[in-house]
Amino acid sequence: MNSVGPSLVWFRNDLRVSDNPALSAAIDRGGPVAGLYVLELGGDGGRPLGLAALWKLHGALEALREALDKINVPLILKRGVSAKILPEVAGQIEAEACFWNRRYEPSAIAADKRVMEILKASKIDVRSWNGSLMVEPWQVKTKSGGWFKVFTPFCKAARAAGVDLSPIGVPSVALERRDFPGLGEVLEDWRLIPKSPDWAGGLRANWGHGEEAARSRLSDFLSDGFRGYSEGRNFPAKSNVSGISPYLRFGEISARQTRHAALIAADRANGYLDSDFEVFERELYWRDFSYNLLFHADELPTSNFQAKFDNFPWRSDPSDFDAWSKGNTGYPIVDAGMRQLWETGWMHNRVRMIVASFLTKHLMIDWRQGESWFWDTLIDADAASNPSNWQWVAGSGADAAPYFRIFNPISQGEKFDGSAEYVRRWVPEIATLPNKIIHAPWVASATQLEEAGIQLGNTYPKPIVDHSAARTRALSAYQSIRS
DNA sequence: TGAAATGTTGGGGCG
DNA sequence: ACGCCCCAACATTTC
Repeated sequence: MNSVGPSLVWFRNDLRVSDNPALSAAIDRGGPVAGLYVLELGGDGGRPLGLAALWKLHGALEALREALDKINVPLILKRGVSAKILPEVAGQIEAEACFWNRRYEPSAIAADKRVMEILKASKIDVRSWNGSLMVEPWQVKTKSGGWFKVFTPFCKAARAAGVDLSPIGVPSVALERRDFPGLGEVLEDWRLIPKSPDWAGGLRANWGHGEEAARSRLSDFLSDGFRGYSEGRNFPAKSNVSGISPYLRFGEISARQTRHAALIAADRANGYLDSDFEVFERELYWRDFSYNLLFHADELPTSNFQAKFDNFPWRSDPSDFDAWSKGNTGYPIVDAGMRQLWETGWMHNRVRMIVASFLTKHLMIDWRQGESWFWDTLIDADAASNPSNWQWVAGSGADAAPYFRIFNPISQGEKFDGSAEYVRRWVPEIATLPNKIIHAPWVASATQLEEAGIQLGNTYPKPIVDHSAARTRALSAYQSIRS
């Protein structure tokens, strides 16, 4: 009898069992299958993860281990440098094949390539798949063979690329189970979960882990918030956003699965949700677009995409940055967003744009500082989307919002949180102010403040900058770098 | 996936 | 009836 030897599946940003091409291919080989996750140290897999993301990772790995166990696949955990760990583990389990789903950050691509060469030298069958994006960067090209730097034509070309976007299903159960006791490390030893102090209470209260949690979040959105998504997604107090980004981050659900579920939901409504689907799908393509940028411009997380911003007179102001990050700017919509982020590890997209605009324009603080804060505090912090979207807001990015598009935090609040439900939820100390002035507490009369129990500068900050003066200052700074 | 300044239009009050 | 002013509503331009 000709028996099939073990396969190794290297998990990275694809911590799920369904729609996982690498895992399915390994199981379909026959023979025993082992999963491996490497917590990469030394930056060989790319950027070291932020604290909130590590919290998410812990939960996602626990859920993955459980899901894999049901299909007879053990999960091995290791810390170290992938180019060392992969050959080591492959040797220990006597793997004949090693499969994974691709990554797209240039540093991770380089790391994967090294691993691939080493394994292939040991006669191991190494193969990779697309488990993350709807279209991979090289699948979308301009007519002249270049890569897109503008979203709209990118999206159009991606949609027209004819890529099969249907998710593959759940894999079958591995016929032969083989465990490798003592080979891996213990997840708890990695200490990804904060103990003292335990700052993760708000995260736990808002987010689950694993494929089931992801699917349930998505189906809640599709049944309750999908209708009206294209407009309602701008209003942070409404439940018209999916909240699926934390699950997309480590691939607890795939973009293909997300799109597919939305497509089904839209069809069920007999076409009523066409535009909602279109806009929702567009957001998924923004994610692909960001990876397209990062793939081609590896400096994206650290360097201005537009070189002229290298001369921008950013201010260094630790005290302003501190007020921003802690939600103490005195602008309620900004403070609400920053507090939601701190408490839940997530922020509504409209508010992300407002707070990012405020940091880079009103405070004129370098987008990289804001990007780092988001990287550390967001549980959906994404290697491509985070820097790409920060550069978009700052005006330094590809296809960016023009720098002079400066959000007015007062009118944005009035327009998108008119009933102030969002601001009251996150800035309770001003909750009793009437809707008309709650987005600009400093215009309240002495009587109104007293009635609301507010002492500006004491119970709630005075605005740290004057909107109009800050706007003028930012515009003239922008003038100074125009060619 | 802005905001503010500036320009234009048209209705209504009024002498 | 007419010109004039005011101003809201809307459109355009500029940052």
